Amino acid sequence: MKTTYIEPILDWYHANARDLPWRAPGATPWGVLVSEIMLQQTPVSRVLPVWHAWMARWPTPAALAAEPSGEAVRAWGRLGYPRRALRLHESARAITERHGGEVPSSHEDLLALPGIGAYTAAAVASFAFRRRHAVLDTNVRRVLARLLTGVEYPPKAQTKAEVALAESLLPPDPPTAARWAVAVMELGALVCTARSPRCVDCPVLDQCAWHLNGRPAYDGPPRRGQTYAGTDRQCRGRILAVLREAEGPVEKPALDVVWADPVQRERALDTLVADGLVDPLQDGRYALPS
DNA sequence: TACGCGTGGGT
DNA sequence: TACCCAAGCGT
Repeated sequence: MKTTYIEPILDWYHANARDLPWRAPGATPWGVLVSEIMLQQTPVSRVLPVWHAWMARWPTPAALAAEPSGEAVRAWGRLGYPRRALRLHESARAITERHGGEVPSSHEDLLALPGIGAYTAAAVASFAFRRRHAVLDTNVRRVLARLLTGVEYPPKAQTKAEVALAESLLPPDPPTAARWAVAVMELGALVCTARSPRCVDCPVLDQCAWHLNGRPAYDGPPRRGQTYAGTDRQCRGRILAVLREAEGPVEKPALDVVWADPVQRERALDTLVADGLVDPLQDGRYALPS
């Protein structure tokens, strides 16, 4: 069976791709890597301004590696999941020390860096170095679930079958495989969205198994709903926000005022310290890590 | 394998 | 209004 959806999706991408700075001709592998870390679980619109500021301040891994980790946490701003900033800083130091300051191009070397898993390693190898990898993120998983499997959503946890399917679809030629990877991801981000998909704009609607099935509703276990209010995560976020916005070290009472429950507050502070996001100074004050 | 980990915009 | 969810990773 000859596949007829590769070409339409490549053509659709050529005509509809967003003009994102990490896709610009002058974008460096470092810029691609920074974007991928920031985009983990965070929308493009919120990443854009932080990415620009970050790249202006730290245009190379060595530039970031020369700074204290706390500066990375501060510059991370309100992107969320600030441990990513810490790991990106660690990666910058590893790249500077182990790779001569150049972002490695192989999936294996990328995977060895902190904060880089299977998806991000494949994405950087593909987007920055035009290597041939299955780039399987939440967008691509959803597109393949609909187009080929005929269901509205993929399973909660990624399966080996999904990986095998994605790899089987890769065009043999690496540059074309790289174009395919970014194109199918973009289709998921702009058209084949989680809610209210824009099927009228889909270049492969006539081949979509889910559409041909009559777009049956998702039939499976409830998809996780994450509560946030009142959690340790919210408490950690408030504590760290105080430190980000402070010029220097702060007294303990300045942290205490952000959360009423002292037990939860102390627990959150302890885990922030354990994570390396907060530095307890000898004089009793607290600061972003140096 | 399932869970913890931030934040804010869309529906 | 309350969810839902957004280019995941590490444990």
